[in-house]
Amino acid sequence: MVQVHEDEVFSILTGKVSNAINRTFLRSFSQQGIDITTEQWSVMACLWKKDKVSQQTLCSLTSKDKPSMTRLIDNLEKRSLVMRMADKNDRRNNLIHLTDDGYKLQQKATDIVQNIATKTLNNITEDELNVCRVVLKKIMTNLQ
Amino acid sequence: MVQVHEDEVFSILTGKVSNAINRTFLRSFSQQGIDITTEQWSVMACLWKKDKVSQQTLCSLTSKDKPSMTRLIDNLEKRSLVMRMADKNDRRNNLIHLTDDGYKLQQKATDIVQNIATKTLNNITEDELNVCRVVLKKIMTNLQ
DNA sequence: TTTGCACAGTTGTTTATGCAACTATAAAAG
DNA sequence: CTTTTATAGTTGCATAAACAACTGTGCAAA
Repeated sequence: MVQVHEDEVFSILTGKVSNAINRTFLRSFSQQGIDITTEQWSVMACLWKKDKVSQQTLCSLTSKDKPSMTRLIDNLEKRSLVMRMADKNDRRNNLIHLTDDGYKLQQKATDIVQNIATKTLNNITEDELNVCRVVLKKIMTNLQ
Repeated sequence: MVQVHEDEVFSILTGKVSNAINRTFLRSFSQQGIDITTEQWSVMACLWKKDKVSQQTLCSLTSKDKPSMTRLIDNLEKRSLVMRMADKNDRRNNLIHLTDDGYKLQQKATDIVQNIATKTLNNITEDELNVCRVVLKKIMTNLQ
């Protein structure tokens, strides 16, 4: 039986760690003159791999619900990084297209995130990271 | 050099894991008829250890900023779980007192969280958990 | 004593989450 | 062919985070 109190694992639960990473993330992007949030980046990262996908697909990839995705896409559209296009074959779907600005952001954003990763994961061995990967996957499975 | 794409470790960054835990948390409490959020619980957990502390102290303990704490305490006061009391020795401080309802919540809340912990950490060994604890601490240090 | 700085807390704005309720389109069942 | 059901997306409401700008209180140096 795991004891919850004082447990660093439950820093995940309370969001302590991801909030800290979020702050770092926002500041780094802001310092580089890029007006984008962590959540928006996570959607863009999906689109850089493959765009012209539905909002629902992005929901699955990012584990977010539909209302969250609607508003994220709203904000990405405001920043002219993506465009909604109705799917001709099934007009229920919005296919999300990257704009030129959206494409252009990829390299710079990826570099910044890589730097954050390096800083964040300093002094952590590959073995330790692999254990974390396994544990995080198990947690997601346990909660799904 | 850690590769960011597809990396489960970066599920922390995108908040995927803590969002999933948050959803579970909210539902469990709601099912037990308790109207409290994960963040509110994290503050209450501090107060159950020691109350009559300042908001600033709670900020440090939970790694939240002052505006966040102001609103969390607002919401906890709405739910009659805590009360703000001016510190007689230094009237800048609000000492946060647990109410009777606040005290009474402890046992039930702790049981619920223990159940969530058990479910969340199913199939994860104590060794794996310990590695995670070390890694999470290192991450927090790297970001501080 | 007064000025200035430090610290605690609050408020406003933008972005994000969860959930429920809603619209619109498509597909299946009658 | 119409009704039902499923799916995609949107909107409203409460809560929360980050940041900047603000008020109020305490303290120390001038």
